[in-house]
Amino acid sequence: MALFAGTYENRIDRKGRVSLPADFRSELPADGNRVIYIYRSPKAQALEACDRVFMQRLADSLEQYDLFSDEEDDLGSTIVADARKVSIDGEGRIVVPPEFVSFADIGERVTFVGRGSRFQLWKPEDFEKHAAAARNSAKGRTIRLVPPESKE
Amino acid sequence: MALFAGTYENRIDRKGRVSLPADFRSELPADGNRVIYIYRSPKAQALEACDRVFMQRLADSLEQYDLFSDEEDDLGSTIVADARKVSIDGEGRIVVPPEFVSFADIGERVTFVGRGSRFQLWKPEDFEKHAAAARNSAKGRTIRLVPPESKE
DNA sequence: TGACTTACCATAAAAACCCATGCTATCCCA
DNA sequence: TGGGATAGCATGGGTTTTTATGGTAAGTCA
Repeated sequence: MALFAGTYENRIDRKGRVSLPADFRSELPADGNRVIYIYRSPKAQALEACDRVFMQRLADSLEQYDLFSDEEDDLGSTIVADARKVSIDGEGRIVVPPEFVSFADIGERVTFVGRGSRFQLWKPEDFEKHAAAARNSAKGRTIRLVPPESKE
Repeated sequence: MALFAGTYENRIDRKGRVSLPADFRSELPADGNRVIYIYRSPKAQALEACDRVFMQRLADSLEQYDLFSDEEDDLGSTIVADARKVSIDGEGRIVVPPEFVSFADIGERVTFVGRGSRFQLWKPEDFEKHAAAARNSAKGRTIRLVPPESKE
């Protein structure tokens, strides 16, 4: 499964293209399916992206909520409906939809932030602030590790 | 699974390369996946490193928290986002990102500290102090052993 | 035809790769 | 037991390959 980790800053050119960091690119299936899904974060002024597998999982996860319930409707409309399928060109670049760019207040530069099975796109200054705050409130937090996976 | 133990001190060359201690290297999968993840410790002024399996486990562990929750965000932004994928060259060396080097106040020499499924990188003098303090406060502590694993 | 994409090519900088060398701990054999 | 031979390891430097990023040509849809 894809594992996105690390942060990388890249430049958006005048045509709206950005290179996907090579380390993210190498996590995606090499054959054919060179496509990702981008959606606006419901939590922060940033964008999120993932591969097809995760989007499928997200959609499946919404089925925990009753069909036609408010939760299902809210989250489904906000994430799944919002998501755009974006293709990756021969040089490993994507074009971020203009309205998404302005939603995240992104200018010439984007910070790609690996978050495990998905990653985020931030305006660099915004992410710096966010990361500092997060690091601060992570201080003292501990992590209960899940048992090692036996799969794969 | 990888088992890193012991401490080793190595030299960083002018290109930023350090040899991974041979005993650590031999714990990594020989085929292909010759890569490790390095991140800044949320607890100490030191770096931590692990193999892909552990980073995946860490990312999986964060899924105990709901997607878009504060806990998931804080810890994800601090660890997974902070991590850098670092490749191991033919001679068993890695390049430690410069900003990480300065975070840990590392100069020409690094101390590698085995911590089981991960290991740490310290400025030698700092680790000495830390180790002394830890040894002192470990006095009297006990360990509840888990039952021997039956797998593999 | 014109606006807007999508595919293809070029290049500088950075990262990965390859080869070389001295040191050290281990082995081997008298 | 001693000392040379040997293999593994840390370290150094040069060269090739990737990557990010810019531009141009070819398609596409209204």
